[in-house]
Amino acid sequence: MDISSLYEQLFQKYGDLKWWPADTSEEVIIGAVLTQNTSWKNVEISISKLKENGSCSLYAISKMEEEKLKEQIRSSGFFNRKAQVLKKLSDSVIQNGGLEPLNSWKDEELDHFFSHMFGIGKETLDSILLYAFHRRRFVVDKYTNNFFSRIGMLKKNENAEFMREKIEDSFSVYQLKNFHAMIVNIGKDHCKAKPQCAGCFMNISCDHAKETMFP
DNA sequence: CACCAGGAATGTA
DNA sequence: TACATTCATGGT
Repeated sequence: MDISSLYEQLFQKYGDLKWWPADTSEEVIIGAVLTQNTSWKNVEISISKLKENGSCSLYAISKMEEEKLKEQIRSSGFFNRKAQVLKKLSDSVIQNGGLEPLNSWKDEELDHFFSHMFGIGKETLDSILLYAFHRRRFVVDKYTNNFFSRIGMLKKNENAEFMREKIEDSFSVYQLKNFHAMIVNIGKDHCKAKPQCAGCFMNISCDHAKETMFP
């Protein structure tokens, strides 16, 4: 059992989940900010309102009054902060000529650009680089840590960050996208009710996985 | 009624 | 470095 086998077992069950659920890269970025510590259901309400008003774009947000933006993203919670974050982010991107020019930037340049932005932390950065810019990024968030804890590869309060490099070297961009999508799916479907069930679900030995997945 | 959700900034020690 | 607090809505 190695990390590729793990992915294959998950893929056999879940298949292509087509993440991130968004029409455009700009929508990915907006959603990534809005979903910070917030259920995706609440984000969907906000995205719908933005779309209704034709304001689900970085350009529209940069031109919009902040109070108006707060109103539209209210359902996602933390709207004072998130409106400010989205305004600053949109302004910065628009100043660089929009999202298009950024596609030719190097990974490190995108990383530097977004990670120094107010309100963009590690998890949000991972999602933006992987799902909006299609870069080789493994998303390490709470679901990721919960998942690897449950299959016995992480001790309590230990972070999955240490396996980032190996995973990013082992998978394609598409696989990294779907890997995280499947991890989130498992988290939503099983983990809360039955903490031990991820290993059972994948039909693997948790102890065996711990010893052999990342030698 | 309490608790949590696809976090991050800020303050304290 | 390691925690605690704050931000805020909507679902269960």
